[in-house]
This record gives sequence, C-alpha cells and structure tokens, in this order.
Amino acid sequence: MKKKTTIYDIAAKLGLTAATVSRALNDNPKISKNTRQLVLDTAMEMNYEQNKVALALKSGKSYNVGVIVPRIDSNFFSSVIRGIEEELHPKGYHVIICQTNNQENIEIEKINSLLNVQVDGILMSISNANLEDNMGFNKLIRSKRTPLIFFDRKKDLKGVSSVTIDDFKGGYDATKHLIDQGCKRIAHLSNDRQFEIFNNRFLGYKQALLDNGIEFDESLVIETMSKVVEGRKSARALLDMDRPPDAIFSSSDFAALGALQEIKESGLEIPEDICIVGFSNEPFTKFMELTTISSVDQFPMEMGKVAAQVFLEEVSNTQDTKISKNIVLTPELIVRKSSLKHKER
Amino acid sequence: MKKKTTIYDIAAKLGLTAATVSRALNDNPKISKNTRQLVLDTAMEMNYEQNKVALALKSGKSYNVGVIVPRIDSNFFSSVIRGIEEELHPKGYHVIICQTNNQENIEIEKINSLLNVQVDGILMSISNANLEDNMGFNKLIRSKRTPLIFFDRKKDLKGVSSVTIDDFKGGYDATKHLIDQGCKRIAHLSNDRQFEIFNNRFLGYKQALLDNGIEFDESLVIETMSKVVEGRKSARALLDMDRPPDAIFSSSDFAALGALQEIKESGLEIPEDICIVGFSNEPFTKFMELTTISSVDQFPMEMGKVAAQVFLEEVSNTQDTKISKNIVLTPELIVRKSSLKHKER
DNA sequence: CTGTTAGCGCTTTCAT
DNA sequence: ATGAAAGCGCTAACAG
Repeated sequence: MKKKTTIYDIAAKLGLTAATVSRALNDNPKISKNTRQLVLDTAMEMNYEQNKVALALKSGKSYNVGVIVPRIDSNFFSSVIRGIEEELHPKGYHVIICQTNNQENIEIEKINSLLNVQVDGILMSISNANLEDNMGFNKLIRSKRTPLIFFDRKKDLKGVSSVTIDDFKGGYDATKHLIDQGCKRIAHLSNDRQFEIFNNRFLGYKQALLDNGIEFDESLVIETMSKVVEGRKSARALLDMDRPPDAIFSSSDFAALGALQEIKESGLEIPEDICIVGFSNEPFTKFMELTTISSVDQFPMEMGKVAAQVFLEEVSNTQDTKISKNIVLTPELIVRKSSLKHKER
Repeated sequence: MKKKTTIYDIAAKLGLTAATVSRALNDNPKISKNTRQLVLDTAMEMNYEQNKVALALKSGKSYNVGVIVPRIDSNFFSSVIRGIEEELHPKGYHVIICQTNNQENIEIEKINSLLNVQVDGILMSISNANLEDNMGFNKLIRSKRTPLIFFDRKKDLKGVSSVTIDDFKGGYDATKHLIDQGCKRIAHLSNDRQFEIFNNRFLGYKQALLDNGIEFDESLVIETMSKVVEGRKSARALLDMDRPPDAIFSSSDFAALGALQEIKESGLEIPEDICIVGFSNEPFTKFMELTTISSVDQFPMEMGKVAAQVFLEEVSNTQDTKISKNIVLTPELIVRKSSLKHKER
C-alpha cells in the first residue's frame, strides 16, 4: 500500500518547491533547461503520475463526459458509443456510460448523477419523449456550464445541439423504393411517435405515398415495439385484413424480422407477395440465409464521432454566445432481397 | 455562468462554518436537530450539490471504475458492460469504458490512463495474451490500491481475480453433442490459442473426442478469426480435403455463419451432411430463417454482474490480505437446427 | 528563473 | 454542538 508520489515528493528530493516542479512538468517557459530535465528525470525515476482528480478540482474540468442511452447492449447504441470513445479518448477525455432502461425517472437520476461528478459534457439519446417535463434538462441548460448534446433521440430544446439522421428521408427513401418495386399498398410498422425519430420516419413514409399518388391509409400503420414478437403480431394483424398490404416498411429491423417470419409461415413469399424494408441495418439483416432484409443504415459510429466533435467545439468555445447546431446525417437505404422484386442490373 | 453553490455559501448565509454544514449534510451525530434541519433546508433551497471531485481528492476514492474491452460494439462485450453498469450504479459507481481495438500498446496506454484518473478498480478483458510482457498489469498489481478483475479473456496472474465461463466445458459439450448426433469427423475452427478461452474451447473439443473413441486429427483444426469471411475460407479448406469433416465446432458464431454459407453454397446440406455448432449465442444465430445455428451461451450480462460483485468485495476489503477469487460460470449449449440431425423428443 | 502563497470544495481532528 | 485549521495534489498570481 505504498503511496503515490506527488510533486511535493519530487520537490523535496530535489530541494525545490512544488511550484517549480509543476512548471517543469507542464513545459512552462520560465524555467531553466537544467532543472526541467532534472525534474523530468526524477519524476520518471520516482514513477510520478499526475493526479487528475486534484487537477480536476483545481481547474473545474474533469475531462470526463457522460453518455446516456436507453441500453448499451444494442448494436446501434454500442456503435455510437464506440464512435464517441474513439473520438474523445485521443483528446484526453474518458467516457462514462449510463443506461436508463427507457425509464424516465432513471434518466433524470442519471443526469443529476453525472452532473454531480462534474462531467464536462453529456451526450445522450433520450428515453423520455414527453415534452412537458424537462426538469433535468432545464437544470442542465440553466447551469450553462455543461454542454448537452443529443444524438438520435432528441428533444427540441433551444440552445441544445443535436446530431441525428434524416429519419424523414430514411422513411421516404424506403417507401419510395417499395413503390418503385410496384407495391401499391404499403403498411408501416411505426413506434412511439412521441419520439421524433419515429414520427419522422412515419412522415417520410406518408409523404412518399402522397408524392406518388398513393392514398394514405391510417389502418395500415401499426404502432409496434422494436421486438421480433411484436413484429409478428403486427404482421398477423395485417395479414388478417380484408385487403392485406403488399409491402411493409418497418421502423425497426427486429419488428421487420418478426413480420418476415410470420408472413413466410403463413405461406406467402417475400418479396414476391410482400416486400419488406426495415430500419437500422442491424447485423442480422444481412446474415439472413434466404431473404436478406433491406434496411436503412444510420451510420451509428459516424453519429457518435460527430456528436463527440460537437461536444469538443462547445467545450472549447469560451465565449458567452452559445452556438448550438443541429447536425443531420444522411441515412442510406440498403436494398436486399426482402424488397427486390424485379431483378435489376 | 453562475457558480455552483458550495458548503461555504450556505455556511455564510447561515452564519455557520463549513465544517458544521458538512456535518449536517453527512448526518454526523454531533449536531443539533435544529441546525441540521436548517442546513438541509437552505441546501435544498440553494440547489446545493456535493462536489464529488473534491470528495474524491479528499478521500482518495473516485467512485469510478474503468472497463477495458477490445471493442464495445459487439453483443458480448456490450452485454457484459450492461451487467457491470446495472450492478455498480446503484452502489454509487460510474463506469468508464475504454476500447483497445485489440492492440496491446493501446491496452497499456488505457490502463495507465485509467490509473491516472484514480479509478477505484479496473475490470477488463485482455487484448494481449502474451504472457511475457505484463508491464501494465504488474504496475497495477504492485500499486496494491486498485483492484483488477479480469473477465472472459484473462491472464493467470497471482492475486488477480477473474470471472470467466468454463470454456472447456463449452467446447466439450458442443463436441459431445456433435458426437451424439452421429458425427465422426469433427473439425474445429479455433482462434488464437494464446488466449485461454480459445485454448480451453479447443481442449474441451479434443477431450470430448478422446473420451468417445474418436482420434484427434490436427489437420481438422484451423485457426480462424472471428469473421464471416474467415469462416468461409476455413470451410472451403475443409471441403477441399480428401476426407471432409461431417461436423464443425466453431469457437465463433461469425466463423460458424461463414462456414454455413460456404457449405450450403457448395451444395451440401446442414445438418444432414455437415453439422455446425458455434460459440457465443450471438443474436443472429437464432434469427436464421432456415438453419438456426446451435451455439454456446456465455451469459455475458451475468458475467458482468458477477465481475462487478467481485470488484465490490475487493474494494470493501480493508485488510491487507488480498483475497483473489477465480469464478467460473457455466455455459449452456443451445441446440438448434444446424446440428440437430435426428429429430428428438 | 524560482519561491511563496492562496485556493479549488470537502472532511476531519482538535479545540472550545 | 460548533468553530478553527489543516490537508488531499495541483496550478497560478505575485514576488523576488
């Protein structure tokens, strides 16, 4: 249990003072080459390591950023976090992760918990889409010291930056593609539309229909959680309709998979009878043996990196004028077998 | 940019001293009910929040733990981290994540980087299986202050705890299952056997063969990275043999998938001609449409929770006698279509 | 170029 | 029951 060596230890050993040692260690110009080298050498020799906690207390910067996500064990979120970590670590930051399990109260608790440990910023994807209660957020924003950056699931709050993808375009492109395949009756597995992302995918879907002379039919839109079983249920409901759809655009790959399974088991063929497009480009969509699933790639790692960059800009911005930016990345439709009726090219 | 309120602020407002305020806030017995309540009220009123950084400096405990993994965007590691976070957050700890990208030099850098920020412990899965250079680790252990816990990919270092699964059993069970299916010539897609986990899976495989009167054939063991394309290559090599195998036990689900694809494309049937068992129970293994892939579940979330518990024990252990434990969890073979020749039950 | 001093916010003896 | 003071390790303003 030996103590760590501090600058005082090395100062004592050299008959110097802590301040001088500190200067030497920090390449302060006002110091002689000799003493600097001397300090550096003995620091090395004594296995000195800077105590970042003391530094954090002194400077008010912890060089920690918090990342809050619903859960980390999803391909999307873990990829975003990978991007964040890769971007931030080289700049000296550490990444603290928090999960909310999609519970609003926990979300607030974790925000406060991160603020308490003096993180230099918080990057998050919200769990609570309810626009009314923004206690935690407002506190964060009022404090004016800790940058907040939303990624993917954001709230529209003035002065808060965000990095998202163009979900409208994602939904639009997916739907347009289905229309181009000759589909006329396109269903949509939506999700809680209190979240902008799901609402925008829905709106993109709707707009693509309208732009192409297809009537929007509310009964073809089913709110479906992002789970395989839920996708099955919704597909069942669609199949049981008097006039079942000839295509499904799902806002989730998992729901898309469930739909695919249910449809195949009912004896129908994909894409011949029903085309399917999912969302997120989950790894399994391209691993399917027979019917790889078309999906919309959100470039999660890229999203993480960009969010990290926005954070870096905001912390380095010393001026009072807080500039917030809303960056929108462009998604990409990946066409696979589940929606490719006519073999092109 | 208003400053945060400190105990001095509330002390000043109340005509008290910081010490008293501190005591009140910490439920110190020697304080009058009145002043305690008074302090608590004004603390609330002034939006006081304890500065954990100052506390960390004072106490030497940061209430941060570091987690180091090769990469976070894999189902296995992100699930482990989920377990860790869920277990540790309620106890007041924050989880800092670091990725090594499997690079040994980065691994050491990140260890040091975490030690520098005074984490209370490090939970890690190693990237560097080389037993010779243990600089970073030795430093960590010598320091005697920061508990180190390995999970999954560990090193055998005295005094260091670990949480792993019984990879030998995983390999053994998988292979035994293949033998029970009537397979006689069982190949193994291994991986870098410098890592205990891969070596143990291999040893389990080998032992199962021996225990069942099947000769071990070195030529049926191919070192294969955990990637779909690599699995394809290895399968190709196996198919090109004079006497191809009738089963493959892969230490990776991704390689297993590649093998499955290559085999199917060559016109052979699974499981009729060749049985396949993977390892890790990746989500996609059960999502396959035709041939769901048998695999060995490692219970990653559980592993994370247990590793977190071991850490908690170690930090709370104030005695000099450092007790290290090596916990081995039991994996579970999940039999699916890729290896189920004879329809049982 | 180097030393002195103060302070970041909190806890904790030691007095009173 | 409360105050005074020291200290965790570091940096920075001010002297010299």
